[in-house]
Amino acid sequence: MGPRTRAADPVRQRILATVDAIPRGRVATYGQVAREAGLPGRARLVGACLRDLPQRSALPWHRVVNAQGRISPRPGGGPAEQTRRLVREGVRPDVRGRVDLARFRWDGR
DNA sequence: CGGTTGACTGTTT
DNA sequence: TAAACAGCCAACC
Repeated sequence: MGPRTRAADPVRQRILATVDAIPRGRVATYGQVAREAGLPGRARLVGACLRDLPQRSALPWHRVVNAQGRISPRPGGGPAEQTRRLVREGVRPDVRGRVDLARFRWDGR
């Protein structure tokens, strides 16, 4: 494990801990998770952390959506699985593929 | 060291 | 409402 990796770990841990705090049936945006983790403006870093997670992770990675309420597109079956998991807990994207943030956004408290 | 990438976002067309 | 744009910055190459 190199020095750079070691330095980045606490940041990663804060991000993942924040994701882990999103309750069932709610969602948070990437930017929201970043701010909540004390890293304002680093939404893309949140995405990178989630990308590195194994899909079978115990973390509720599926509760993170983009600022438009959409499931961020990426290669592979991730988006479909994310939609499945959200629907299963009562968070259903509308016909345009958007989660109603006014209703489902986690208030962070 | 410099250039590119990207699970992003707010502003402007 | 949606697309384009600009700003962002760690991670990679």
